[in-house]
Amino acid sequence: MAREHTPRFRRAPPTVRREALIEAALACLRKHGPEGLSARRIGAEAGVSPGLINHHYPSITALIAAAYESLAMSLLRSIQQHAREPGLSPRERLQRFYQASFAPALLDPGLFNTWLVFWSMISHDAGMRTVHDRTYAAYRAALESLLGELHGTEGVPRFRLRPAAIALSALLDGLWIEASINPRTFEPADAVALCSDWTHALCSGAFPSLLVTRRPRRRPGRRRRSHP
Amino acid sequence: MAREHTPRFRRAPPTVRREALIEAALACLRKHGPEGLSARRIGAEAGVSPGLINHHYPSITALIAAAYESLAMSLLRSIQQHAREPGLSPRERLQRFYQASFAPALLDPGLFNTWLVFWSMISHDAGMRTVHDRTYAAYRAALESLLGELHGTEGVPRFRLRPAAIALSALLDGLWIEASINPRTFEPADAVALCSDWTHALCSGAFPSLLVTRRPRRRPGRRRRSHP
DNA sequence: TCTCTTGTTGTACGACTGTATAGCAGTGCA
DNA sequence: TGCACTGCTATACAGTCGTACAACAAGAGA
Repeated sequence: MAREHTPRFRRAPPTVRREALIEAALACLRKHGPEGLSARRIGAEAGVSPGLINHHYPSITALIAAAYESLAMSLLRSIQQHAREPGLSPRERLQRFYQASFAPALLDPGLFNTWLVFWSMISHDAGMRTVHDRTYAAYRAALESLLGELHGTEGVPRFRLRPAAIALSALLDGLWIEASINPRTFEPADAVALCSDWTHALCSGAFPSLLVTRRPRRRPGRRRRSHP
Repeated sequence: MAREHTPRFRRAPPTVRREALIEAALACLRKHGPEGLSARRIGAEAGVSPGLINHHYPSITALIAAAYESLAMSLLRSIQQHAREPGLSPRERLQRFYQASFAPALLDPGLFNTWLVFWSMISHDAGMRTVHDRTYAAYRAALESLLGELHGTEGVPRFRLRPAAIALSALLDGLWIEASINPRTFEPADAVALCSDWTHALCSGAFPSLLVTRRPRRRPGRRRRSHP
């Protein structure tokens, strides 16, 4: 009888394997939370020996940082996709952004636990901090872009984009967190309504500190900051 | 020579010791984050053997739950104290609440890391979940109380307290988190200004879904809920 | 078909974890 | 002063963890 030699493992090019390890790490964090942060568990999830992680990444932390960046960017792209639909007004686009932010997939408790692991590593690890700064900036930029479109709308006063995006992202984050911790506090639709209200208030000029004070036309010099 | 026998340990009544263990646990979480969640480390912080924790608490988790409740209530009381000052208008009281929420003591990164540990335990431990639900309800109740005072103010439209408090707590939480993770994103004063803006918009009736639709006077029966 | 590269495994290491348990010792009461 | 209660310590246990390293073997190129 011919001996069918089933290979004990399959080789993969580094790029592919690294991607697979990222996916396994995310699955582990989603399923087990902080307990999922383990070379052995991630290796088992990927169907691979624990030592392989240190072969492709300098440390477990580096793998988690890569997973953080991957997940954050992927989620942002996914949410943005819903808002990019053509033929929508700026306010409708924002509305779609809110709806996508509170879709069932985003309210998975496992996702929240994953995020908690990321956050808790930021203060100890420089790589995680870098990823946070980069992804948060990207998130804020996406919001600034959507909010910036409002400036073309009739009747909307000029407002400062950056603090507006900071406030909106805080509101979104805060609602997302409580909805993730305790889904019974309010419905996803309530969260969307509260965000819509925020948009309405912004367009009504009801946020005084965000309004741009019109500068006199005779002094075109740049004087954005009062201190030298 | 008289042998001065220095005692190897000091006895304490259970109540006192439990309180001391809670303080030690909080100090550990503040200093070491998730790594501080260790019987040996907490014991060392309290100047006590690790086994003593299991003598006074059924498990480490129970101690952490007690510490969670203690810290949450203590912080809430501390913030409320600033808002309770007599002779202030409802809006000024809210303003004080905001200022206290972004005071240096509240923006300590160690405090944020402590909170992350609490949050990450909620989904696995029933005791932690109970404490979260109770403390979050207390926090929301405090906000509802402050917001409720606005109803007596001239020119302020009636609004629904509960969703208003949910939105405000989300905004506060979101701003607190980003300020804790990266203090360079914005100044504490900016956060206070963004919250004040929110108050202004609320008082201006700029949050449509929060406004109470006036019911007809001829039907005074209680019909708060549409379902039996 | 053989060889070589290198992706991968398995194990070993030291350090850490929570908790159970046996016995020591501080301290109030008689 | 001495006893008794019990708060407390110290140790042991069976796990966990990340990483290093030597040896193995898959699979492509010759």
